[in-house]
Amino acid sequence: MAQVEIADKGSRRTSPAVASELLDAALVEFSLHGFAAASTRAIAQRAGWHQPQINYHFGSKEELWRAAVDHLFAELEAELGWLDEPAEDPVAALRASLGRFVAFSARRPELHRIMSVETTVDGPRLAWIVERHAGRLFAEVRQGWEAVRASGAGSALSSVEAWQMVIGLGARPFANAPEILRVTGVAPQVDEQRSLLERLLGL
Amino acid sequence: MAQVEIADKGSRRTSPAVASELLDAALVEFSLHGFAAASTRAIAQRAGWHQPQINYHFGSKEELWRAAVDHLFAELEAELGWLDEPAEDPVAALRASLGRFVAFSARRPELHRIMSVETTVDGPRLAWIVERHAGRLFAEVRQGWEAVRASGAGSALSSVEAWQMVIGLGARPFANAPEILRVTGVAPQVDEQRSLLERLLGL
DNA sequence: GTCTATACCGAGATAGAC
DNA sequence: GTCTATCTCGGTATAGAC
Repeated sequence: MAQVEIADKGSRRTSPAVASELLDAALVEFSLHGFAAASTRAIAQRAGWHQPQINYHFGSKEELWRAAVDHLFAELEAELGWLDEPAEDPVAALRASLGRFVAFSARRPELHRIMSVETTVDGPRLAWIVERHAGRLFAEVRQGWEAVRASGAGSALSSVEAWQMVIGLGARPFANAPEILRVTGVAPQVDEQRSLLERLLGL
Repeated sequence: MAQVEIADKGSRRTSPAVASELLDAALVEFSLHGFAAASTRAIAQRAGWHQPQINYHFGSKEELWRAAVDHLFAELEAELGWLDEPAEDPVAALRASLGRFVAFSARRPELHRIMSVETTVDGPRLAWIVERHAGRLFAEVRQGWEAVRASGAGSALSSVEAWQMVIGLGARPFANAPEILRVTGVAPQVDEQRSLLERLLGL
C-alpha cells in the first residue's frame, strides 16, 4: 500500500498539526467503537503518530475524548451559525438551521454516534456532554420551535417531540447508515431526510 | 447489602438456570457497554456465577452474544405475535403491533441499544443480526405499512420512512432515556411515544 | 458442572534516550 | 517533542481439582 500506516521505525518527524490530526483520528475511533473499546494505539496509528504522544499532548485518553468532542461541537456550531440571527421569519430560520443540521449529520456521523454510544448509561461523560454542549443545542431548538409555533406555523407538537424527531430522523439515520442500508436496501440521503422532517414538522 | 453480588468463595451451587441467568445479565452488559467493552467477568458477576462458566456453557464471548440476541428477539416476536394474524383490518393490526413494539422497547431498551451500538460499523455482527432478525422484522413492517396504504389510510410515507420513524421515535427514546432526561428534563413515556407515532403515521 | 488458579494478550500510562 | 521500551492492570480463555 502506498499509504503510510504508522510512522517508520527510526524516523523522526515534527509537526505542529500533531494534536489536530490526533483529534480527527480520535473522533473516528471513538465514534465507531465507543470510549472504552477505542484504543489509543489505534487512534495514534490512524493519525500516523505514536501512542505515547496522546498522553504527551492531551494528558490522558479521557482528556483526548473531551477535546475531540469539543472540536466536533465547535464544527457544528460554526456551521449552524446561531446567536447572530435576529429570527425575523422564524419558519425560514428553523428550516435553514434544520437543513444545515441534517447536512452536518450526514457529513459528520461521528457526532450522533458518540452521543448515542455514550448516553445509554448515565455516567460522567453523559453529564459532561449535556452540560457543555447538548443542553445548549436543545435550548436553541426549543426556542426556535416555540417561535415557529407562536407564529401560527408548524405541526401541533411539543418542543420535546420536535427535538426527538430532529435527532431520530435527521441524525440517527446517518449514524447508523450501515444498518439502514443492510435492512432496507437503501442508504439515507440528506435531501430526503430533510424533506421528510419538514413535512412532518409542518415547516 | 442483602443481595449476593458474587458466589461465595468455597461454596458450590448447582442450577439448571445458569445459562438463562447468564443470558439476562449478558443482555444488560452488552447493551450498556457494547460487545467489546462489556466484560465476561462483569456479566458473570451480575448473574451471580463465575466467569469460566460462560465459556463452559456458551463456548466463547461471541457465542454468548449471539445467544443473548437470539433470546431477546424471541421475546420480541412472542410479544408481537405476528404471522398468525390474517390482517382483516390492516390499520387496526398495525396500530396494535405498533403499540406492542413501543411497550416492548420501553421495557427492554436492550434491544435498540444493542442494535445501535453494534450497527455503526459494518462488521460481521451487523450482518448476522440483520440476516437473522432485523431483516424479517422490517419485512413485516413494510408489509403491514403497504397494506395500510393500499387501504387508503396512513400518511403519504414510504415504508422505509415509516420504518425510520418507528425506530427513531418508538425505540430510540427509551434506549437513550438517560440522555433525553438530562437534555429535555422529561423521560419518554410509552403512551406519548405511541400516540406521537400514530399521529405522524396517520393511523 | 462448578470452582480456583493461571496462561496469555492487549490496554493506558510512563521513563528516559535522543 | 518524538520515539522505544516497559510497567501494570484487566481482559478472555483454559487447565485441572473437586
